[in-house]
Amino acid sequence: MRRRTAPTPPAESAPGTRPLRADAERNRQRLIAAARELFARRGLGVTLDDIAHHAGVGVGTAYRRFANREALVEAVFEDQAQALIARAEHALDHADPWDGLAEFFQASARHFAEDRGLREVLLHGTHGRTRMAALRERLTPAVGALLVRAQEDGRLRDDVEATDFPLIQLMLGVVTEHSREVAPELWQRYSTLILDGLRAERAAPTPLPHRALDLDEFDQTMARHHSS
Amino acid sequence: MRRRTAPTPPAESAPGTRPLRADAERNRQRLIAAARELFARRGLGVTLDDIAHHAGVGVGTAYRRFANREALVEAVFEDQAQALIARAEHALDHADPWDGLAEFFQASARHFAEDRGLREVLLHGTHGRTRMAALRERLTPAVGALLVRAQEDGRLRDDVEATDFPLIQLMLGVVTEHSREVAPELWQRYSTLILDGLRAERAAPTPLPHRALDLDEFDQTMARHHSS
DNA sequence: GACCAAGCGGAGATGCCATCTCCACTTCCG
DNA sequence: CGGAAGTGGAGATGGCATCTCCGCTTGGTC
Repeated sequence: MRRRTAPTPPAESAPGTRPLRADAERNRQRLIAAARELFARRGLGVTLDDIAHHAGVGVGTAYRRFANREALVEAVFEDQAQALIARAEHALDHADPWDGLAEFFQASARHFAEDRGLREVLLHGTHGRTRMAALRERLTPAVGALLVRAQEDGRLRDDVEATDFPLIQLMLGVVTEHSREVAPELWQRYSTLILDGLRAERAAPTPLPHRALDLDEFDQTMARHHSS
Repeated sequence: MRRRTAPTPPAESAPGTRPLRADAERNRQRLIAAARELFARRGLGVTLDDIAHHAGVGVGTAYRRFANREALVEAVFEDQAQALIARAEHALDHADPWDGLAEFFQASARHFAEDRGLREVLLHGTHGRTRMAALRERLTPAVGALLVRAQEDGRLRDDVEATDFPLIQLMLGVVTEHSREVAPELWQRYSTLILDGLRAERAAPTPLPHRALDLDEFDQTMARHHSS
């Protein structure tokens, strides 16, 4: 809905509600921007207090504007989710069915790697009974069509299905989660490996685009994190 | 160290400390058993209070016997980790290098799927500066040898390394984590897929041992969970 | 330029939950 | 049977996120 660069600050609210005062609307935008950044970096678990301070407004303002975290999540991710769906639909137009699938696969993985919040919204699904759920449900059939097309072309193994896709992305997400500081692009290594597993057949392995962690990096990776 | 079925209840403690009174030792065993069960089912995050009640003893007893969760974790998992290491070392003796690797790969995945605590101890590594870290460090070279052997035999792709193994297991772990109640063996599907990615070459795909989730199951899977 | 509704900030109330202590009581064992 | 060892569990402690409240500021309107 909202275009990132929309030149129209006001309007947009539900009919019947009067528009926000200019300064309030400005703060609202700041909150969304701050939330976008913190969600991307630290996941949906960040506190509204954090977001408020990062936006340079008081906590009260945050709670006045967004009843709960849900509302803020929707305001932040509606765009990004739509974009991903669009991307899946465009991939169907790719000349080569396998390449269309593979590119979308990698592009999704990149989105999810770069935005922890997006990953949590679409793949962890906790934040459930919202508009986000509806978006997730639009993604699955688009992916399904991509898979079928590549299977009919004979290059994707026959036994994968639409629900496999998000679960595989979920698996890649955990690599990103752990290796974030040490090798933020490590996911590429495993996504290529998995794509090789998805091919109907192949002679040589596809070269992996990222080297393996060495033992030090591995230790650092394993030593991080507890929760999420 | 401790044999599960050891007929000798006492002894074993550090030299210089007198052995525990019989009832105390009994409670200690109960605590370890309860911890083993709860760690396996709900992960290392369970509270000592929970464990104590589950063991049928008071919380005070738990804290008197184990200074912190670490100590309890070690008492519970030393065995299991040793067993996994032994398994890796035995896999080197398998007649077929690839089969030795693949069997160990699947066996590990199964261990990790069936015991969330083990998974967290060996793959999440948070619980860091303990004897567990040392065990993790014994596992890596054993796995490395398995990989090299399969590569020399020409059936494992050349570009995988020892550190890839635990990261892949970590990825499988997240599937188990999410699908636990819906399809606890779903990891088999993805572990087979990944093994197909690890092969140096192949004609047809290996049949996947577990069907994909249907849309309902998928929704349930995604709807669970938040933390840990 | 003055008025007041709208908005602001942020200290602190509230609630939650895990860790760990303490001591009056019970049990073991020599 | 006596004293040392062990027990249990209520509650103290501390951390942490959510959300409220109200005295103060600001925007915009006449």
